[in-house]
Amino acid sequence: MTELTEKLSSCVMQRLARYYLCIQRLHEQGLEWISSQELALELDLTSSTVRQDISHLDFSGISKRGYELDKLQQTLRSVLGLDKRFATVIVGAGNFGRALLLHDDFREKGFDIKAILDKDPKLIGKRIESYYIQSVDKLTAVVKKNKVWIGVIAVPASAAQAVADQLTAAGVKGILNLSTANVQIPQGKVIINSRIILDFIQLAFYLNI
Amino acid sequence: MTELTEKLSSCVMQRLARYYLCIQRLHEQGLEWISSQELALELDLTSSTVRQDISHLDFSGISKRGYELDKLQQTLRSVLGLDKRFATVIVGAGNFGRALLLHDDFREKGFDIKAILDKDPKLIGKRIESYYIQSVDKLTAVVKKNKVWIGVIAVPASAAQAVADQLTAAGVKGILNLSTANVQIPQGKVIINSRIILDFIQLAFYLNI
DNA sequence: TAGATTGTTAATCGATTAACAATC
DNA sequence: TAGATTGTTAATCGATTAACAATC
Repeated sequence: MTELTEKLSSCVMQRLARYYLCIQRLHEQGLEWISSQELALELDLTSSTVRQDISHLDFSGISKRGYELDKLQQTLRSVLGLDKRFATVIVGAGNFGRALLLHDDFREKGFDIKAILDKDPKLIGKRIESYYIQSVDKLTAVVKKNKVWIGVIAVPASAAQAVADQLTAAGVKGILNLSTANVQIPQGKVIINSRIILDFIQLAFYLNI
Repeated sequence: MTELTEKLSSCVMQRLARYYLCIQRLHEQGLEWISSQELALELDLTSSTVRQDISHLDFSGISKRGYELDKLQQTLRSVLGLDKRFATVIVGAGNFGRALLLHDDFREKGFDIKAILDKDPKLIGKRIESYYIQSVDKLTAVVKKNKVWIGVIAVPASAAQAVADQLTAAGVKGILNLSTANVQIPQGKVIINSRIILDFIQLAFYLNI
């Protein structure tokens, strides 16, 4: 899989993730085969792009039939790493931290949330479903004990870098940053920035007359 | 502004939004000038890209000094449409719907949440801070009464298209889709897809050995 | 003035699309 | 077989970067 990770451009990979979600849905609905054209239509792409993307995979379609959903789904699952499970910790028990914790979709996709932490003494000890909010002081211990790979930064921008430093020092391999801060991390670690406010701003731009 | 909307590529525009957030933060911290190189460093870009992007704006830097944060921030604010206010409605009072409602950042940036709706009778009437969850049957009335421009889809993927149809029929101009469904909307309307699960999947991919 | 930094042009790089032979 | 659809090559398109004259 490592060669693929190196070969696939970030553009291609992001589309593969969308193919996966789309195919999973269609497959659940009972569909068994899909052509590059149909998949393109679903996702607002060209059939050329779809074929080009899928050609990167160790998987082939069949002329006149298209792609077998079941097999393609499995291939994508494995390429994207969704056949693994990732121990995850959420730092910040604000609205977004809680929403992530409560959202079953993440667990289903393989992201096991092991703990949620906060620095606010008023929140520490509070229960959210089966979790108790823990002190951020325990971050290192929690990461080590649970072999946590992914840390989610759900704190205000001003605290984001400090949290990122703690997370990487504790040994997480990747960070999902929900804050607006641009966080620096050591070489070899992975960071993905996920900021819904940027999507709102995009909308504002396109609606601006 | 309309000419700009047409000229700016989506890539450039997304970076402008990041510049805006970054500059806002630095300006609050008291910084007054920034060079293309410094801004590039903050956001992991090249100074060339930054200068190229800023050259699209009706704004100039000064040799040897760089860009005046105050003025650049104002220019970006106006280009991105953040000097306007957008009446917004949230459909779906699940974890994410509530998180958005409670997150002050959106209101600050100009997105006025007028109502939150759900179809679950158990949720309707429930209070979240100063809001009461309303029935999704009232969607059209709420949109019309409040001159809502933006609808946020925070319902499961299976219900997303129906909600999008209702929203556009009721007259919203843009949709922010948080569901994994790929929603189709009429020409002339704007849709932005915002799916945190895709960011998680990206992380899984890069962490996959 | 000398040096730094912008704004802009041209070159490079990469991503998307078109086209078509191979295949079922 | 005829027709449809893949896989792949080459062409196009667009985005990023390099380079440098203009400017402060």
